[in-house]
Amino acid sequence: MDLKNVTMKDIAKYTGVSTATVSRVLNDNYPVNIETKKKVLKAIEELNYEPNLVAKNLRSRKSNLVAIIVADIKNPYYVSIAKEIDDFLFEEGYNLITCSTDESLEKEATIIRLLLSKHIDGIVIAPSDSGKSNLTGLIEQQVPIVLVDRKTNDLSIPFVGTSNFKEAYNLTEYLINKGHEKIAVLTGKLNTSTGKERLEGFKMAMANYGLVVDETWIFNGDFDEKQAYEELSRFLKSNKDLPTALVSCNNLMTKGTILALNEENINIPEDISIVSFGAMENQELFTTRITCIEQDTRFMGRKVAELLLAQLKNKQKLKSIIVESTFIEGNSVKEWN
Amino acid sequence: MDLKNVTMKDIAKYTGVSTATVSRVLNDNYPVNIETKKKVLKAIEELNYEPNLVAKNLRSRKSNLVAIIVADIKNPYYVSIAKEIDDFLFEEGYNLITCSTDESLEKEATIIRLLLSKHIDGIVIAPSDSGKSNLTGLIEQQVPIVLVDRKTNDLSIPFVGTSNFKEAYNLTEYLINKGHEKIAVLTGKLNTSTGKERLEGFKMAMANYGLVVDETWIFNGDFDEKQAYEELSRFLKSNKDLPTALVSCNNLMTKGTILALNEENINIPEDISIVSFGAMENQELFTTRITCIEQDTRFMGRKVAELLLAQLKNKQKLKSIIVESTFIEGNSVKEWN
DNA sequence: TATGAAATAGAAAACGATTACTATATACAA
DNA sequence: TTGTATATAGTAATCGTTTTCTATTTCATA
Repeated sequence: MDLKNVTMKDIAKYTGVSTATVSRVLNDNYPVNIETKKKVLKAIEELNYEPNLVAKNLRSRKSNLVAIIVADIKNPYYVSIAKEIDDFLFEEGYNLITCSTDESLEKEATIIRLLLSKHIDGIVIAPSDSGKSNLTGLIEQQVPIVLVDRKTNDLSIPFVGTSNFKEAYNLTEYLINKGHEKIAVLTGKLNTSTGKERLEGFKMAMANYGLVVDETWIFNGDFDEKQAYEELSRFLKSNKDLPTALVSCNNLMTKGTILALNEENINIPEDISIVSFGAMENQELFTTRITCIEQDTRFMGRKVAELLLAQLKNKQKLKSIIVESTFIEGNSVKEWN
Repeated sequence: MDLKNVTMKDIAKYTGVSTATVSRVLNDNYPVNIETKKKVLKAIEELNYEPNLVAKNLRSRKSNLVAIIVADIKNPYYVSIAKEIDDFLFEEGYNLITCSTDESLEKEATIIRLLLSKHIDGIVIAPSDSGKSNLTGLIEQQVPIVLVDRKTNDLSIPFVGTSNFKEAYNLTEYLINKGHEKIAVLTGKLNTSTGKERLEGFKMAMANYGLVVDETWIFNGDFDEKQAYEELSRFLKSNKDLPTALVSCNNLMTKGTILALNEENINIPEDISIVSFGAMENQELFTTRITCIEQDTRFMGRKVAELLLAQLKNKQKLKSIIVESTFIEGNSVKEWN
C-alpha cells in the first residue's frame, strides 16, 4: 500500500475520531461505543495499520527486549538454553538479544551499558566474574535479572543452575571407584562460581578418599577449548609421568583435551581415562564416548524464562532452582587395578 | 546514584542551557561554544547521564536492531553465521535478534510483522519458501534485506550462499567415481532454493554418467533430523534392497541418517556409503567421519554483515556472493566394484 | 564602516503512542 | 424531579530525543 507508515493519527482522521479513541479500541481498556469500535477496526484493517512499538515503548518505558549475556553464545550449551528462553518469551511478546562477552569483564560492562540505554526489560546472565559485578547498574535501575549457570556472591538474585559441587564430586568419585588414584583436573575459570565449585567438588572427593592432589596435575583451562588444548599439550610434551585419569570441567575443554591427547597418540581410555562436566555435541557418535554429566539445558531455559517472567509481569522474585543433571556413562574410563 | 533516569532536560537545567545544546554537544553536529561544551560534558559525567535510545530511535525512525530469521537457530551452521554477523554489527552499534521459523511460513510472517513494528533496521533471512514470499512488507518499507543460504525468486535482493548445484554435483560425482551406481538421495525442503538446487545437482550428475535415479530412493527429509530419521527408518524396515550409497542434503539429516542406520545395524561404509552436504559438529571425533562439503560459515557471516552494512550506511546494494566450500574426505565411502 | 557569513543558542515542533483531565450524554435510583 | 453513576469521547500533556526555525552576536572582508 503506502510507503509511509500508517499511524494512529491517520486512523483517527479517517474515521473522524481522536487518537485517544483509537488507542482505546486497540487496548480495550476503556469503554468505546460498539459502532465506533467497529469503524476504527475497519479502518485499521483497510489502511493496514501496524502499531509503532518504538513510540509505545517510549511512552511505557519498556522495550519488550530481553538479553542473555554469556561467555560464548556459540557454545551449544548456551545455545540450547537461549533457544528455550527465546521460544518462551516470544509468546509473551518479547524478543531476545544474545550477547557474548568472550569472558571479558570490560566487554560485559559495555554490553550492559548499551542494553540499559535500550531500556532492556530483563537480563539473563552468566557473569564473567562472581565477585566484581557489572550488575549494580541493572540493580539500581531495577531491571529484572536471572542468573543462569553461574552465580554471583549476591544471593538475592534468582538463579538457575547445576549443583556443581555435587556433580563434580560424583564424577571424581566415579573415577576413584574404578580404581583411579592419580587423577588430574582441568579447571574452568576460578573467578566464576562454576569454576570454583567444580574444583572444590573434585578436591573434596579426593580428600574424602584420602588421595593426594598433585598440584602439577591441576591444569587451568579457563573454560576454553584452545586454552585447554594448549595447557594440556604443553604438559604432555614435557612429562612422561601421566595421571591415569582426568576430570574436565566443561564441554569445550573436553574437546581441547581429546584433540591434545589424539595429537600425542595417547589413547582414551587405554592410556588415560576421561570424564567431563558437560556433554559434547553428537558425542553419541564418537569413537570414544566420554563419560559425563549432562545438563538439561531445555529445562534450565524454561525455568529461567519463568523466573524472568515472574519478575517482568508480577514484580515477583521466585526462588532459585538447581536443576538435576544426568550421568551418562560412555567408554572413556578404564577399570584400574 | 539516582533511581530515576537522568535525561537531557536534567543536564540542560543543571548547566543552564537548552536541551538542543545538550543534544548538539552529544552529537557534535553543530557548532557549540567550547566553554559550554565543557560544562555540558562535565554535567553529563557528574550526573551519569546515559541517552535513552528508545526516544532517540523514535525521533530518528531507526532502532539499531537487526534480525536474522532462519529455520532453526540451534543448527550450528546458522549459529556460526549469526555469531559472526553479531560480532560485526555490534561494533557498529547494532544488536542482533535471532528468530527461528521452524520452517513455518506463518511463523515467518508473524515474526516479520513484529519486527516491522519494532522498526527493525535490517533483516538477514533464509526464507522458508523461495516462492511465496513474506518479504513484500519489508521491501515496501524499504528495510534492507540480505538473503543468506537460501534465495528467493526475486533476484534483486543481495544474497550470500553456496553453489548448491555444483557442490551437490561434486558430491554425487565423488560417489560415482568410487564405483557407486545405486545411489539414493535424502532431499531437503524442495520449496527452498537449497533443497531444489541440491537435488538438481544430484540428478544432473546421475544423468551425466548415465545412471538411473530410482524414484523410491529419493527420500524427503525436509532438512530435519527427526523427519530424516523417520523417513529412512521406514524405508529400511520394509526394504531389503538397499542402495550402495546415499547423498544427504544437510547436516541435520545426516545425523538422522546415521542414527537410523545404527539402529538397524547397517554399517557405514561397509553396507552403505554416505556423503553429506554440510559438516557436523565435532565430526572429526566420529567413529565414521562423514565425507562432506563444509561451508565457511564465518566468512559467510562476515559477507552478510558487509552487504547489510552497505545498505544500512550507504543505501547501497552490493553484489551477491557465492562462497566457496571445502570438500572434506572422511571414511564414510567405500570403493565399490 | 557597512555587510554578509559564520558561530552560537534557545523555543518549539516534531517522532507516535498512552493517559490524565475534562466534558457531555444517558440511565437509573431516590 | 433531582442527583449520581456510567458510558463515551475529545484535548492536551507526556515519554526523551532531534531538528527546524528564529534570533543574536561575532568576525572577516570590501
